[in-house]
Formats: sequence, structure tokens, C-alpha cells
Amino acid sequence: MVALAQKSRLITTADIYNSLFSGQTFRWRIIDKKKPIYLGVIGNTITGLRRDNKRSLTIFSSSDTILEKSPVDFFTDYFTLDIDADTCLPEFLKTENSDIWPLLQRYKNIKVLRQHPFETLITFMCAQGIGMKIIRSQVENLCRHFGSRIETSIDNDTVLVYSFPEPETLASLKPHELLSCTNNNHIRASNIISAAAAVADGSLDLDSLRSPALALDEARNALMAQRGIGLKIADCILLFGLQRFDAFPIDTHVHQYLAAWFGIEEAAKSLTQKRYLSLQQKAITLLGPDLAGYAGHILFHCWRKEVKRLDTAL
DNA sequence: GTCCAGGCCTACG
DNA sequence: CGTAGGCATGGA
Repeated sequence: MVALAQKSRLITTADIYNSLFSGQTFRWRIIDKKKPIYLGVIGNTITGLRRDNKRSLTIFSSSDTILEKSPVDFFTDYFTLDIDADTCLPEFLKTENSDIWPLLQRYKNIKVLRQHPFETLITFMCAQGIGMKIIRSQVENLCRHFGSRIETSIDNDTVLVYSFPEPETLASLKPHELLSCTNNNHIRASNIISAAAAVADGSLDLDSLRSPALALDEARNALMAQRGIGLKIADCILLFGLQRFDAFPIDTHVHQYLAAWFGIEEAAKSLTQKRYLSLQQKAITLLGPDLAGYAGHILFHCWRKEVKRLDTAL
């Protein structure tokens, strides 16, 4: 058993906590709601975050390093503290849309995370046409069945976590072995296995898709070559797992707020593939070419919480 | 019971 | 082109 030792302290705003449960990651969880400790597994390193006060955060870690970086360096990158919240959202939201701006106050500092590419690929393949609770439950099953078991202790309580499965592990499965992780959907199980196989054998090179030198369209096409990955899932993988903050995924909620908040008439119609691309261009024009997806995620979370009253955390 | 959840793919006009 | 239906289940 690995005792989770306090390793370092990171000074930041409390808004990074919302980042963990804004729907971009399905892996982090709350251990103690009264004295919030958030637990995650990065590679094979167990990491815990505890809020000390509004601007101070303690990092716990089962190792001195997280993916070969110090915990502080790792989380500075992971939580994109290099992205300035003030420049992320465009001015027109503050001036022209006075009805939206008050709603955004609790969400405007949410950070989009730089997550692990393969984990992001698979978890978003699990997220089609089902609710957030089932998605989280599927991902939990995925790790429990096919990841590595890791035990730790926090304040003398034993906590059991699992790493995310390796591509080779998932690639070796048969669809029926994966059904508990795909809501019993056989097609999705088989799609996930073949995508994992593509990563394992190198025909899908996720790291190469991170390069800004590669056009966003080409990166998306490489992902969409996999069965079960369409425009929306591909854009999510680019945004959350490949650090392409210009990628702008449009799901049912984004579709809704583009109509309700931005008055885009096209968004009132059903979301066909052609309309997806057209709406995406309009959104990028409004939100800016560099951080459209980053800004879009903040709007997405605000819409879910403030308008739809949906919760994302368990 | 009905409807909708962070969709994708195929078949059919 | 577009739309409808299938995939599957749980919670509101």
C-alpha cells in the first residue's frame, strides 16, 4: 500500500476544482465533500488535491514525480495555468450579451485540462447518447476490469483506485468482455477495441496529432478514420486530450446555446454533418480562432449548470 | 409510460 | 443532400 504523501503546494484559484467536474474528464472523484479532497490517477501515479483556502491548493502524490515532472510543474501544465482566463472569453460576451455575462461569473475561470491522449480517446468513445452518470460508471468499470489496481491511504482511510488500461490490453479483448463498459452496446465495444488496436500498432499515432504544424482538419480526419468516431467525438479528443484548444465540439448542449444565446438560426434545426461544420465556423468566428473550443467549454458548462440544471459530478 | 442523456452509422427518398 | 431508425440503459 502506498501512503499518499503531501508533496507540494500549488497556488491557484479554486476554479480548477470545477475543471475536474465540468464534464471534460470522467476519472477524477471526490473523496470527502466536507473537506474536499479530489483523487485522480495520472499514469500509475495517484494524485490528490485538497483545497486549503480560496487560493491555495495542496497536492498529494504517491510519487515524487508525475510523468517525469514535479507535481507542481505537472499540474501547472495539466490545469493550463498558462492560459489567461481574461483573454479566453471574447469581449462581446461582456458587453453585448449582458444577460449571459452574469451567468458566466461562476464559470469564466474554468480551465480546460491537458489530459492523457489515449484515455481521452477511449472515454469519449464511451460518451455517446447516454447520461453523464452512466458514462462515469462505464469508465470506472473499464479501469476496474482492465487497469492496474492501486491501493493507498488518506487520513488512515484505505482508498482503492485503478489506472487507465493500456492500449494493448484493450486491443486484446473480445467485444463481449467490454460490454459492461459500453452500456451493453456491442458495436461500441468493438469500435473501442479496434481504436485501441490502432493506437497499439502505431497506425493511429496520437502524439503526432498534437503538433500545431498539423492542420486541425487533418488531425480530425485521422481520428475519424476510426469507426465510432464522428465529428463531435473527434473534436472532443482534440480539445481535451490533444491540446488543440481551437477545436470546437458541438454536442446537444452547445447546439442549444448557439441558438438560445447567440441567436444563430441555423442552430434551431437538427444537427446534420453539414450543419455541424457550418455552425462550427460561425462559433469560431464569434469566439476567436485560437481558443474557440476553450471558450466553448466554459459556455457549455455554464449552460448545463445554470440553464439545464444538470450535474456532472457524482 | 415517455423522454432524453456530451452520437454514430446505415438505409432510404 | 435530408431524415428516420437502430443501438441500449437508467433516471427524471
